[in-house]
Amino acid sequence: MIDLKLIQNSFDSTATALRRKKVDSELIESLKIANENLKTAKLAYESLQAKQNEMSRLFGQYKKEGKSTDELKIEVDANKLLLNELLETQRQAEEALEAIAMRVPNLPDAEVPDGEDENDNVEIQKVLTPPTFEFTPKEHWELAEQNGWIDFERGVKLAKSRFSVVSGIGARLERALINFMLDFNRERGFMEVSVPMLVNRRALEGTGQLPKFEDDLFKVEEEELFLIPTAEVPLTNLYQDEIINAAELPIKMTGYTSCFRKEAGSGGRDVRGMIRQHQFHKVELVAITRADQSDVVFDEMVACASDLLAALGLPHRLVTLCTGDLGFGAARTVDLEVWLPGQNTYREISSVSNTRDFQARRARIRYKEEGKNMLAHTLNGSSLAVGRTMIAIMENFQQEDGSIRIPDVLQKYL
RNA sequence: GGGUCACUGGCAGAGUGGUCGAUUGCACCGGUCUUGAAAACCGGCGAGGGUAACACCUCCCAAGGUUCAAAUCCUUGGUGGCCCGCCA
Repeated sequence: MIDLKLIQNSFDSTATALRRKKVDSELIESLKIANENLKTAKLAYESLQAKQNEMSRLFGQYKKEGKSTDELKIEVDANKLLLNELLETQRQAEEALEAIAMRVPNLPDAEVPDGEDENDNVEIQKVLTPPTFEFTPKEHWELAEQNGWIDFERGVKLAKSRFSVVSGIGARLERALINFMLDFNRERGFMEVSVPMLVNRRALEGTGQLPKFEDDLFKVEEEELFLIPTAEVPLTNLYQDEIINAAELPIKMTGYTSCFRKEAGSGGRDVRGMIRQHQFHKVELVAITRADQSDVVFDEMVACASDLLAALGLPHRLVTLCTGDLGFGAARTVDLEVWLPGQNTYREISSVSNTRDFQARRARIRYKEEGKNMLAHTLNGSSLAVGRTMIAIMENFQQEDGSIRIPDVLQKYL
């Protein structure tokens, strides 16, 4: 959630910033009004509550002194009716505010370039040179089937389209990658955490997937639980509703989970192969920091993911997302795009975001510094999507006969 | 899954309808004493919101309910202990 004080105190600049993220002024205006309504309602309710408390105290005193309470009771009863009305008004004002506020995205950082979509993203850096081939490189699905690594048909048989089965060396490579990434991240100071892959509504609200993006999530109906779309959700929400000692920050975590996404809006994109699946494996990085630490940790996370790719020998580039491509909760995002020779293009394999205090305000993640409670900053980044890393390895390290060379760093994991 | 007992400030632990947001001990912070420390003594000390600062509001696992008034009574849920059943 964005800071409502910003709406209250510096409306114009906040509205301008939000407009960069395609939020229309009307919504911002209604947010301001809803906030003011709540403040008014609260004030009215609380001062009447104070009166009620005072009368109840008197009631007890009268009883003790043996005085008659008949008159007081009439007054107190009348006040209670009014109190209930004001409470209801306040409740409605709260609901109205939340309905709007929870659907307003985060403000982009000032340095984030303006833009409409991914075409306006800005390349920062290329790492490693794409390999040249003396033959026409194949796409990963061809290589995967030829090597017997991935079985797309049987995945569909077991579940539905966009599911697949990985077996043999492919399955072992998948496991090797997960272990390699977790070890790599641990050496960079990220503590490994194993978390639930089903979470409740509150957790998803905390990180911003709900209420707005329920259509993208798989839900276990009877339990009101959801399959996680990313480990960012359980990892960040570990500290939901907590006040952390400032000295313990930054908290840097890494975790491996499966991720589940409905891919509702993706239409017919990437139907072939393993680029876009309903279930995929991912090793994630999450950090909870003090407000003044998040920029440094952000760079650490980008470096961690980029160095991991480099260690695997995978050419890639770093891209700053423009305002139009920025996610709901992100103030700033750097994507890592890996080179895919079969597709002759760079494709996203990791995404590192700083949400600043946006998630922390929703999830109530705070830290105590010199006796004051401050909202933490939260950051998340994929330390590589495992499936897409497999794809990149297949396409970059393919030989003319279709066999695939395994990167040296993975040898000891196989 | 069934039964039963419990859940109170950092910890321990009082409080069973009314000046209780909560006795007390430990821990913690300040002071006196001391060369310094410990001990002893004195004072302070739960949390969230709100305010320029007060005021004020809320919080005794959570959500409802009864009552003028709830930590205290009732209902449901959660978590933990023990017993039974089941399972990896």
